[in-house]
Amino acid sequence: MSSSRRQYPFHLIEPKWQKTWEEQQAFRAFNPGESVPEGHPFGIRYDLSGKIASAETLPPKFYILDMFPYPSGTGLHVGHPEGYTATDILARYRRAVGFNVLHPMGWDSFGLPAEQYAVKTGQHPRVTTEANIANFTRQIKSLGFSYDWSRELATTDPDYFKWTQWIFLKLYNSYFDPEWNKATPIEFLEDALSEQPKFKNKWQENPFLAGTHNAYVKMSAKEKELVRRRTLDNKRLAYVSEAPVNWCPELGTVLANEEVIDGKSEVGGFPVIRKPMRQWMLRITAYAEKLLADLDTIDWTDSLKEMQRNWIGRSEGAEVVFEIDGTRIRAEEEYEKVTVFTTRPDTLFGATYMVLSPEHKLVRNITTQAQRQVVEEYQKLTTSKSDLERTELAKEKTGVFTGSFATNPVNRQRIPIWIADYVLASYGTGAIMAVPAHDERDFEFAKKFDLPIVQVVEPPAGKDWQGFTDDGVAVNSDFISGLPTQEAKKQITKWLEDRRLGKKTINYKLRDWLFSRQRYWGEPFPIIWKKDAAGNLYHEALPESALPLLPPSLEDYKPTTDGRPPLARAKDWLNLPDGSVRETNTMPQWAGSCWYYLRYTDAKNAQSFVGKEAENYWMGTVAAVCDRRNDGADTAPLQKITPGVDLYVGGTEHAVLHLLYARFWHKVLFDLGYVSTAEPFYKLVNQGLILGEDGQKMSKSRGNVVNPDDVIGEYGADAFRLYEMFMGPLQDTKPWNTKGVEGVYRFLGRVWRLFVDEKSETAFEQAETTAQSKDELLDLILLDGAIAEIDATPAQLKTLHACIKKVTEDLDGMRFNTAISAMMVFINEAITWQTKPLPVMKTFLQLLAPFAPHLAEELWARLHSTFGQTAPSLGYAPWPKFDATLLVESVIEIPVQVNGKLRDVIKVSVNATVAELEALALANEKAKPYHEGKTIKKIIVVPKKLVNIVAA
RNA sequence: GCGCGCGUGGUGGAAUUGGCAGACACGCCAGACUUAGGAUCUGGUUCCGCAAGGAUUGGAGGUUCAAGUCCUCUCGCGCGCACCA
Repeated sequence: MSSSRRQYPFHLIEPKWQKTWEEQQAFRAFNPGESVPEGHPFGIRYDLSGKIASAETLPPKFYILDMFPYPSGTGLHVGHPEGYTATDILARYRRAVGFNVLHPMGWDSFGLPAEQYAVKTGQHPRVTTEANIANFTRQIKSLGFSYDWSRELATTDPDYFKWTQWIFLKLYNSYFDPEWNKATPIEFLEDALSEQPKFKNKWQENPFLAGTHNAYVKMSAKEKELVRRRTLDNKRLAYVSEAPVNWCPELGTVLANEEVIDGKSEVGGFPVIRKPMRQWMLRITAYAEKLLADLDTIDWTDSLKEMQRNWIGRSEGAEVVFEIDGTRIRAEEEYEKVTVFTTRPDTLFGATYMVLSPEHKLVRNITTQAQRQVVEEYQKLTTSKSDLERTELAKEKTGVFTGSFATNPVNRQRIPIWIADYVLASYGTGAIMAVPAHDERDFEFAKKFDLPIVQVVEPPAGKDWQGFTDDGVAVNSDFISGLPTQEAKKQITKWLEDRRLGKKTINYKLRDWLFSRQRYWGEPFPIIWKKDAAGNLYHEALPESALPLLPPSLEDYKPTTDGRPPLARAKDWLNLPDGSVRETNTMPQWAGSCWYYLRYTDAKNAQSFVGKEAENYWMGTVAAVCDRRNDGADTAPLQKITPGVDLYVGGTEHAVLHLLYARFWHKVLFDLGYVSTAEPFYKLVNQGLILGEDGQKMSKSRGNVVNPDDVIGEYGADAFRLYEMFMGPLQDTKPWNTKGVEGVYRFLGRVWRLFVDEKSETAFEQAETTAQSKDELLDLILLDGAIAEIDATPAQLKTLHACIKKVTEDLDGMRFNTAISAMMVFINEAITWQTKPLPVMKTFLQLLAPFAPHLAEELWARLHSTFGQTAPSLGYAPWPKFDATLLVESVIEIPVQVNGKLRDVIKVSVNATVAELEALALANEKAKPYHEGKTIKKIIVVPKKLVNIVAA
């Protein structure tokens, strides 16, 4: 702690106002149907004091959301308050402008660290989590953010995860209908799979359901029994799959694709291997197209949209069917077939071999006796590799021949079938046609194993055709020869479709979401397992009335090495009286964050995950009437109401995790009619990283971590907030600099001294050394005598209104750093004033209030009381407007250039004509030497901007 | 390798979108007040030059009366994806 003198008594001011705001519930947002307490500042501004609010009487909504934090044991780091300060400034600004602002905070509190701590110490994760939440709450409140704490939520709270489980049941009890192109209650499919459908009239026009029904009724009784459950379970949006998954032995759990980076776990960086396990999956792939297309409807950065597009990985192409030689004995039999996916069907004539992924199910059938041993060895080698090894060793192509051949459908050519691990089982069909001439990987492979390379695309002149992968003109390709690539694709796809040898296909990289974890500290699945008459296990959903399903208490939270979840240890919890058994997996941490923004709109609702009216008001566009304020201000800043969350601010690390998952859940809820919009987050901004003072990423090992508590202790919350915003643009990565904090701290000190009488401050400082109550201490502070109820001079008004204009425009554009510099310019000017007109001083405090709310409130209150006025609530005082006429100069400075070089600056009337400017410039003594004796070719005059004399 | 973004003083960053480059702040220098200054206030501070003047937005070209801003090439940095057929 530095021993330097305090710039102003923030240590008294800040706790005082935080307490006042909390007692007043000053920043509580009101839903339609809620009653606004008598005397609440929001109610006073909108004439709702003591009344019941309604969608008609409330001002337009503005929903400003922060990505809620995981309450870790280490507390807040300086990155958290960066986004929180930005949103808080905007929340306060929007309140002043005239919106009903929803600005909530909560806790993404399920997570691994609390569980790992429990494994080590035996302390229940809930105890750890609650302690961490308490610490985070203290830290966040010490920054004076205007959150509506009445809406606080935690994903670990049973009242919350009850509804997370409820949404899971909705996923479980829905399927994606291909005809209606949306999530649909599974009752429809169940109905179609029954003898006498009850609501056939609702779906008989749906070819998918009608077809399912027609096929079903033709089946035998025994078939029906088998098909019914299997069909339903295979169509659910939440389904069970037995497939190779990402198993992380170190963490003792499986992970989603999105949580594996370069073959290692995103959390901890531990190796991940492929292991076949029975797991719950969510059918996010059904939404691939909507998740992609709807990116065009939202206001996110291009880079973020691009990340999501890449992750979804849409590619258009064709599936082509190849027959395998020697797989029929008699002529009337069908050949065994392999389907490949290609984005370049136009190169089919150049397919000289075929490659299956080592895991492809046909490999066993087609491998010849002679090749069996090498093929099996290769398969073994592949499976033993972790994903990490597989990608690391990918530099050199490997593979083996199966001994079999396929027939190229376009030219009946016999081509060898290989297996190689450069073909992935999980993408496309797990098999490719290899066109070595026009695909880099195939080219490499063909060269290594000496396979034929045939040119079928002619590149533009001057380029080598070998390994040419771009568009060109088809050659050596029979009926498509001579066609440019795009046209050739169309023609050959049509040719294949006509002969049923292939079809146009769209493929996605996106995989279904692996949704179960072998952990303790997560939401238990509301699912039980039963056995049918034949002894086969099947699953069933718990009824909604059984929610929330709480996890059992355990002695030992340790994950297991065999993938059996820790919940399986709780025998009493596990086994139900009727012989059925509970699902023991838990949901991933992402589950709770998929819908928390919805819960905030109606956080205490016990009947429903969110009330319809509340959801519709905050997330919908229904209340799109902007002209509803009674303060007489014009409605220009009130843009059209946006669908969903108006502004969402958080880190970029969630680009393909939380943000993709939440969009998916939201779309399901939208399809099922539970929410009003197709997209949850209309505008999204990623705050940039804050680096250490040394320009490196902050980390304990580097010893460059800045603790917010220390900064607040030394400079105060207002200075901390201001510095976080003054560092640079919100979106940029930027280094921390403690000297910079001192800079904005000095600025706040100058603001203080602009308002406060110097002598009284000396008295205050002396009194501070003796023990007195804090409130009395602050009362020793008197206002500067120069502040008076007098008219402002034109110069003062101009300074003020230039500041209003800049701060307002910069807030609208989220340019906080330049808004602050505009206020610094104002203060640097105002500090020289002999007189300080009261209205000017008040207005400045309104501009400062969103940024440094404690200091602004203190001076605002003091200013009013000194002049015997009652202070209206600063947070709800209408935002000042600038008067453009006050900013107009009568005399302006105009640069005079000769051949584009500045030679002088002249003062002219703002109304100077082009001719006058020209004459003044030509007569200018400083410019003369540069054009005298030369021919003046022309004179560029831009009124109010500059004059440029072009001479040669 | 592919995609996206960014390069401005000693430092963080400004620049109404083509019109006085360097706002604001840090740092540094000088001065005032002071027992003192790590408080405060005043002045200075892109570089070269005593000056006149010249140069200057990673580098090289181009368009334009005029370029940090637009175009082409190039170098460097950051982020994302990465055998996705």
